[in-house]
Amino acid sequence: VLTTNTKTHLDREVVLDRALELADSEGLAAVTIRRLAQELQVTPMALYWHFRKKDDLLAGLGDRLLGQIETPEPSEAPWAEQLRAILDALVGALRSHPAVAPLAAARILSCEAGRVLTERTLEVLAMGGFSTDEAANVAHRALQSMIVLVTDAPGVEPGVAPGDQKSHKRIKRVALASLSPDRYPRLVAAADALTSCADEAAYFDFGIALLVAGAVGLSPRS
Amino acid sequence: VLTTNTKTHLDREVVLDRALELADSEGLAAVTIRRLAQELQVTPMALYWHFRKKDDLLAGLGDRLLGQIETPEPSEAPWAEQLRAILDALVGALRSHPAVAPLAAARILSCEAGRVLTERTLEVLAMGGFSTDEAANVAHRALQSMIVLVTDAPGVEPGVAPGDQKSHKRIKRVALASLSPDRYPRLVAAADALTSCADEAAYFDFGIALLVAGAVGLSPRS
DNA sequence: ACCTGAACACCGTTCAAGT
DNA sequence: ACCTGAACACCGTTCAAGT
Repeated sequence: VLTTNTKTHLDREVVLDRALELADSEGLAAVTIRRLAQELQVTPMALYWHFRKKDDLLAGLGDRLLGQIETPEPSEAPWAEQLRAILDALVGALRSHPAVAPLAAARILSCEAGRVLTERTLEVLAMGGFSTDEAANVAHRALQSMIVLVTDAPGVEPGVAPGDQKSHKRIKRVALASLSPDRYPRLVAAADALTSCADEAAYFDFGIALLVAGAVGLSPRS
Repeated sequence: VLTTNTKTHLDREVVLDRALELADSEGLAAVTIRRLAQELQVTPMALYWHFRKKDDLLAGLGDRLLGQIETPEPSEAPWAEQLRAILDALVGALRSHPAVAPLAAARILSCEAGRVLTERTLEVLAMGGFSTDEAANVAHRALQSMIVLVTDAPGVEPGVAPGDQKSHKRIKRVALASLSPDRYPRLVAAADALTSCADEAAYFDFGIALLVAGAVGLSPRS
């Protein structure tokens, strides 16, 4: 009376589960209709019953990511602090599946969770004194920045399979370090810092802090 | 005694020229080996004499963009002002071929022009009091931010062919504007601002200003 | 309702062969 | 040195047909 997972019939959620695993282990490029069908022991065309096009499937992946966000409730904290908390929540969700993070960009205004996040961001920026247009602009930049922050985080070279990550980084670092120290003194000195990352948590905190500081700097209330 | 352009023999630069035109007019996705060969009235395999893989061709496109940058010389201006000038130069170059901008990210440390730009950025940030590691971090974020700033600029939805841009935007705007004003008051109010852009120049200035303000905010000298 | 077979129009890439 | 022919292993997608 066990449900064998070889024949539990297909399902939107089952497909997305497998696609997410595939993206995590082999990168987004490995997520193809045909490969996915193979993994699910089904014919490629079967997926077209559940998704109209591949884009719909990818949109589903983006929505999955954004759906994980637990957008912080309004609080009594200063607006900049609330902004930081929102971006923290976003980055936290994106980091759970970095390979899929780029897909979130296009879905942010198209799914429930993304709209809630954006609405709260606009609200917080209004507290900072930004006009509607300015707030929209800052919010857009903020969300996009967090996505690239995760997308090309230390461990994750974009489009490169998880296995080749380390060797890729090493090659880049060596190339930098062996540049002429006369022409590129700072590049050579920063070879390590530019290609790796000592503290991962610090990397994300810094990226978030940079954006919050920018918002504070441009805020009419400062 | 005219050189007919049907039979001037192939050449790395000729291929890149045509690829750039193709990307500009039909998007980066239209740049395929086979399509490019067709445009050049040559067989697909001919391109493999001039480029080892398609990635090399794309790298060439990225280098083209970065090669256009005229990195400002060191000056007596305040460091934040010099940073702004550097980012201005970068954005200016990227905007000449926005479809190709994403390719610049991977090439920034691999081509001459990109290295000069990065070196100067690190130098300017050192003037701002940043440590080597901090400067590397800020520089990385700055350059990546400018790339996405251009990549998803008002007129250019990523991956969408130039023709479908306007209708795409309209659909998004209508979807936003017709949301429940009770649940999403600010989203509805910002529907226009989030999906279009009144002043293009202002859009880029704002994106640059946001980053410079962030750097100023995090600078030990402030 | 849910899936398959067969087919179409695409990709990037290799390798031997032509001039 | 520079290009072609033929072939391979992939893609996404459609459409009629099966159960």
